[in-house]
Amino acid sequence: MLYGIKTRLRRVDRKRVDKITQGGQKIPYRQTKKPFLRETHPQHPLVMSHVAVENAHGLDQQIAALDLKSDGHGGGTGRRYIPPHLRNKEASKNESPGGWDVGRNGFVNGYHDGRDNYMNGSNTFGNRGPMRNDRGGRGGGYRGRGNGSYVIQPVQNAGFGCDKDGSGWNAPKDNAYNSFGGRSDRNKSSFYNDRGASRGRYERGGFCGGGNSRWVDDSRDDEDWSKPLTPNERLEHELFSGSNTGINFEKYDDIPVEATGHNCPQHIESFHDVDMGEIIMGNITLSRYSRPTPVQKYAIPIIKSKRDLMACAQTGSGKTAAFLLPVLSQIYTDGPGEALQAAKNNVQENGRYGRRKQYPLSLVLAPTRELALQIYDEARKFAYRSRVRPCVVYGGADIGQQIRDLERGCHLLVATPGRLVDMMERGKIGLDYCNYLVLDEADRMLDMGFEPQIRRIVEQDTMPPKGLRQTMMFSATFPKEIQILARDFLEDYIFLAVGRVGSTSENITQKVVWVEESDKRSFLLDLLNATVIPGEVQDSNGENSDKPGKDSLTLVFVETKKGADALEDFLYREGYACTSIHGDRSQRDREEALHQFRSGRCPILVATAVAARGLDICNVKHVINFDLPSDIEEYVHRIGRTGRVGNLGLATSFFNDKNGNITKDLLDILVEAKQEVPSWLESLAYEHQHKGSNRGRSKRFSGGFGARDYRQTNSSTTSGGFGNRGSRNAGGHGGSRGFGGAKGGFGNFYNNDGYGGNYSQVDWWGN
DNA sequence: AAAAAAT
Repeated sequence: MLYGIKTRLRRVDRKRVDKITQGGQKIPYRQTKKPFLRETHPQHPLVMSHVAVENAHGLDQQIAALDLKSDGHGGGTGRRYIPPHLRNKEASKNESPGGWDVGRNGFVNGYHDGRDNYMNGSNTFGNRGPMRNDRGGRGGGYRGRGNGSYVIQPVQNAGFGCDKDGSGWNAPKDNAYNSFGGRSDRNKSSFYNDRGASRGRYERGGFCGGGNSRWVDDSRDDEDWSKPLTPNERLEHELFSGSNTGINFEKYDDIPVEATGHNCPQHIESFHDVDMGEIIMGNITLSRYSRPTPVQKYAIPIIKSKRDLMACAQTGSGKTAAFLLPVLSQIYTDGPGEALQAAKNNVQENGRYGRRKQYPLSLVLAPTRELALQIYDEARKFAYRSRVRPCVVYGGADIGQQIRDLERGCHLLVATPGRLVDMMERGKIGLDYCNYLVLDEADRMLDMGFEPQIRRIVEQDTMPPKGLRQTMMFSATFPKEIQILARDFLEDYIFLAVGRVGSTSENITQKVVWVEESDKRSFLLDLLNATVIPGEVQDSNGENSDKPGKDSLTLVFVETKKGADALEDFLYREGYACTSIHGDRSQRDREEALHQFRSGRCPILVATAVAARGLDICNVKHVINFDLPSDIEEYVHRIGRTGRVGNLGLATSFFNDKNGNITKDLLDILVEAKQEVPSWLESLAYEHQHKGSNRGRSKRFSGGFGARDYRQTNSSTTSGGFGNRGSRNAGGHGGSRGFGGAKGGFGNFYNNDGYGGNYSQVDWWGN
């Protein structure tokens, strides 16, 4: 009852916010009554002039000091880092799930037999063992052919919706893009109208492959997928007119990257250094990507040369394009291969309206729905003018609509694990021909308990085994669980460590302030108002702005969903244009909120952990930890929402009694990133560290300590350069601050706890 | 203790 009223109230509020902001009218900001911030925290960057700009050179210095001993190439001859999992290759081989490579066929076929109800008896492509020994290549044509139980015939217009123009790929120029063939032209007009509108994505629920050529039934198998299709101006505008971040990548040329593994391909310096084909190059140009980011320089040639990849890099480093570009390029080069036949066969067996199952050539798994959407949006860009049709499936949205979208054709699928499993069990997706598998934010997916679903998708279904498919894993950290997953999913892979870009490096100014719970709201208002100190925030015209706008977004993190609602209400009542995102809001509301925030209509977003990782929102100038998280990894990810590639950012965290559990880790982070450390924090950390003897008597932290007490078994410091590895977090995940001090650029990858204790005696760099 | 994700 109460809840209902509250919800309704919030909905009304939001409407009013929309009204206020959409009219472009001035937002009534609360005036500060007392100069709380200025008086209590004269050192806060918002109070001092020239926000964070002094820091601009710090990063360069840090990078310059890295001394990677790199000869410029991944396989450098200098001191080489050998990741633990690569040192014990024999062991890992023995432990991999029993004889995949030999046992696979029988297993798969057996599996098929048992599931004919939704495999539709089409168990004829089951015998896939030897057929992809040059995985990613054309694989010697259509191996299912001649294999028995189906006969290939040209199938005309068999349910692919090309009623008017059966020829499909060769549709007349003016028809090639503005519809998916004749029928959709007639029936889907409202669909397209929605897409064109600024809020279209929320109404369409994120579907539709962006007008890429549809999966048309075509009797000729030798269509050349590498040739671009006819341009479509409207679609082009829709895809590419969006926010170009104007990121200055040049500044990041020196971000350290370390590649290890057998025969590591040389990295590139320009997109032109590797042949990705006409379509990709055209779309790179349209996307206004001038130069590859560090992770792209290394990942693109590695993926292009068909190697498996384990990359430790954060979102915001250009990671998404780093795998999308080479994967799509490879698909364009190789064409659909057997999958085309499989789909045709499927159609044939199920009749004209039975396009039940799609066989994507490539699968990207992501932890959150928003991230999946974000990757999908990128994929649409790079699939422009190609025959590849990207799709996205995730929970919280109408599954029927997603199924219908899949049935229009799906070559590249972006998915959250739960919904994908659902789709597979409904027989809508077959991974039999999925030659490219990408796990994005793998650490996060494991944190969220997706491992069973992931293994279900990768190991217990019909996906080609490792070695045949190409697998790429991306993760911000490299804890034990990820190492095991890499061992199980990857074959002879290249390990890529990309220096931190936007997390704890010096382009983010981190401030920790002591704020009691009761003062938090008041303090927050002061912070928000401080953002509009004349001369500090400029709008896009270079003029001083009197309100945060789209160039100056503020992201406020709270710990609970309830807290997010409450704080949003409060801010609204104080006259701020704000919105919120958390897991209890509907998917539609979440996307809407994100859009309002991104566009600057609501320049303040109150969020829970759902928004902490992966989301790439440019122009987040300020991250405020209204509630600090209890896990330091979470902290790192949160503040990483600001200071995205090439930009400077500010992170302010409210600290009080309740945050005792993060004291030491927070201190380490601040020191590592060469941030100013409040003296009280140092004292607290010291106190915490020596708390072992008087555990339980420390009243001061009675609310915060306890569960994490095991952490403080570690007393190492960062002074050695490899600080904190090993002994900390015995048994837990997170807190993986390896590579502390001296190697500043490589934080955050390793959590050595309990994984082959022998490693701890070995220098991380193999010495 | 909380959050995320399939219904």
